[in-house]
Amino acid sequence: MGWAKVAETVCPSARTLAVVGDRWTMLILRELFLGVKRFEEFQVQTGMSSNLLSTRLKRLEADGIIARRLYSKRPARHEYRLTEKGLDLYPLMLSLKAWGEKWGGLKRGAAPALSIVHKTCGHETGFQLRCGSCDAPFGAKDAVVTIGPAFAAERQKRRKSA
Amino acid sequence: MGWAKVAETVCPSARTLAVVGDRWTMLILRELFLGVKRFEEFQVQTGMSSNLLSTRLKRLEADGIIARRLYSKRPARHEYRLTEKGLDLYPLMLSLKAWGEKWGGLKRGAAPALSIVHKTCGHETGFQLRCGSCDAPFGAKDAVVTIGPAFAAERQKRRKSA
DNA sequence: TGACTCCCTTCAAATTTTGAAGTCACTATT
DNA sequence: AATAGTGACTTCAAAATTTGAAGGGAGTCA
Repeated sequence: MGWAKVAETVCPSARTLAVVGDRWTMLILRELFLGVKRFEEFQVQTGMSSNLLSTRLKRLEADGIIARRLYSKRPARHEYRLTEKGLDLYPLMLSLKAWGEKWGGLKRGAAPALSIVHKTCGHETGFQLRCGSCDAPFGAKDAVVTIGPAFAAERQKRRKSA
Repeated sequence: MGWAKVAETVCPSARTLAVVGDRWTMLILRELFLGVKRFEEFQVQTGMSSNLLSTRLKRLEADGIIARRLYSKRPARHEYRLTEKGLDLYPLMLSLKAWGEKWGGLKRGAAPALSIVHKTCGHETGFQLRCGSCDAPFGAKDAVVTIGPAFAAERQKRRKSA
């Protein structure tokens, strides 16, 4: 069975992907971060079919990323909002945005589709990746990745049983 | 046609998703960032079928995210490596990792699957999101999103034609 | 010569997605 | 009181994609 298997890894990135790594789910998340809360609006803005939206929302809820909240009793109407777990996907969303702005082939100099203003300082903010230790901005080339023992064992096993 | 349509938006996040937002592609990217360069190894470590891997690699190459390089002339053998455009997906990968570590349901206190050491300072580094303007760390709740005119128009149109 | 490796391709079967249509429980309008 | 409308779905067949197994070709190694 496709993705259940992938979720069993110790690799945290793969585990994240197993939960939110599908395009529709990510588009729903974008909408959530834009403040959309209702079924109809998700459907219109993502262009996905309603049955898929329905199952995706259920999955997100089951995974604790969104919560349904009754906003009207009669008729019963729900809205969907991000939980804390969901809100923590913010850096992921910002990095999608940042890459898309740089490499997505949009017209240079066009007004940005989205602007993000930092409440505290009042300025438009971008996204900066900093070393948690020395504070310097860094990129892929400035770091070395090491695979830990558990993950290494898992990889070795895959290699053997192939 | 599914995703071609999504790629036409002015939303940079959706454009990113249209290029790399599928689970297999993301898993391939993980492998690339781990230093894997060969077809076989991608296949073994991701568990995907070879025909899919083949088409995904072609797509990534066509999109300029990876480049093939001949590493042996006879027999002709290629390796795949990230281009600059591909390397720029690093923050995205790190945010997948960070979220997975926090919310992926891995055992607390277990040795991390991956460790990332900053070459310059020699310390293990995490991931910090900082305001590009005032330098303070921030999260979803510390910022306000505003939809720009082009994107707003696009959204309005979708609402109408639904 | 025969076994093996790497990098794929082909193809049918299984699964998922799309797209359209329908449902249900109400509210608002005429 | 009948008609239309809204929000949130569900159902279902047709289309597209993915899986899984098998095969192939170009060369190396024993």
